[in-house]
Amino acid sequence: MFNKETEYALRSLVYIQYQNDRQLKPGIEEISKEIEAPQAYVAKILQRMVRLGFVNSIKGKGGGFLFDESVSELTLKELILATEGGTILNGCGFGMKHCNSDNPCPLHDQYGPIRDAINKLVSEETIQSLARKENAAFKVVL
Amino acid sequence: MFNKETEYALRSLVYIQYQNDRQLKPGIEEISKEIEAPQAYVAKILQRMVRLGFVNSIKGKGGGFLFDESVSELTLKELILATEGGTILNGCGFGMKHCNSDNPCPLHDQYGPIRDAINKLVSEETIQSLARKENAAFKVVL
DNA sequence: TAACAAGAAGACCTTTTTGTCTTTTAATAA
DNA sequence: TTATTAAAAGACAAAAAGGTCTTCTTGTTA
Repeated sequence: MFNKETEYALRSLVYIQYQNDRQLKPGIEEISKEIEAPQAYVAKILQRMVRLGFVNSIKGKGGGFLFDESVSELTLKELILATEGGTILNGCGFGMKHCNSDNPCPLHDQYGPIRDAINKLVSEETIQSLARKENAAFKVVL
Repeated sequence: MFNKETEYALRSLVYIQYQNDRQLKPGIEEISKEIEAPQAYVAKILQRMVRLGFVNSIKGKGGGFLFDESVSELTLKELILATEGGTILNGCGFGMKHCNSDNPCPLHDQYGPIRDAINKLVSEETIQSLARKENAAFKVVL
């Protein structure tokens, strides 16, 4: 569905928010272990998230990542647009550049509702709303 | 949505079927121009389609690609599974390996219906059904 | 202020995807 | 049977995605 960067960003940020809600600010080592992703890569991705202003970081002992509570919730759409652009949200299922309702591809009518549902999902859900769900800690139970 | 190989395969095969329905068997040069994709890459992809038994080819003068009418229609699902595997059709929206209804990820409930709709679409539609649609020739009107 | 902890930055590497190029094989027609 | 047409095959190359490693900076604590 999404690429790895988006997946890791999504899982990391939900994990950070989940811990923030418990008055904690997790570090890279903890985050990467919990979300089962490569530590150095997660570090790089979180750097980008900080530069984008999506989350804050504190250096030094006792440091870690945390959300600024005064900032509004981060929708999945904003995150996805930043990490992989809008092709999933706007692209034609057939891969045609010039596909639209006036000039539809053969899949246009059937794929439209699916794309709409995806857009609805990522517009409504936020990192914060996911962090409040039951399985937000997504501990793997084998 | 899909990767390039799947897109080009999809567009090529629909174009071939569309021309077959008009008693023609198009060649690589024609196909790649019509679907607006790199000729050598389309050639390679169609070779794979032939080896998979999805379509037939005839070499030499007057040659080209054609479907065997005695063979049943090719679903988009079969094509997608062959070109890029089942991650789009089965994967978790959150990218979790162990996501299922017993151990759902935070997106599980909302993403489920979307995945179901995608599966329904690619199971029901075939190269042939797309070739019969209005815009099957997908001429680009700018 | 020295030692340590933790994120920042960026160079570098690997793998996968996407694509090109050259040579070979097969079929047809003059 | 030779020239021509068109697909087959596979080596090669470029670009993007995914990932690692080292060094630097910043902050905390003894």
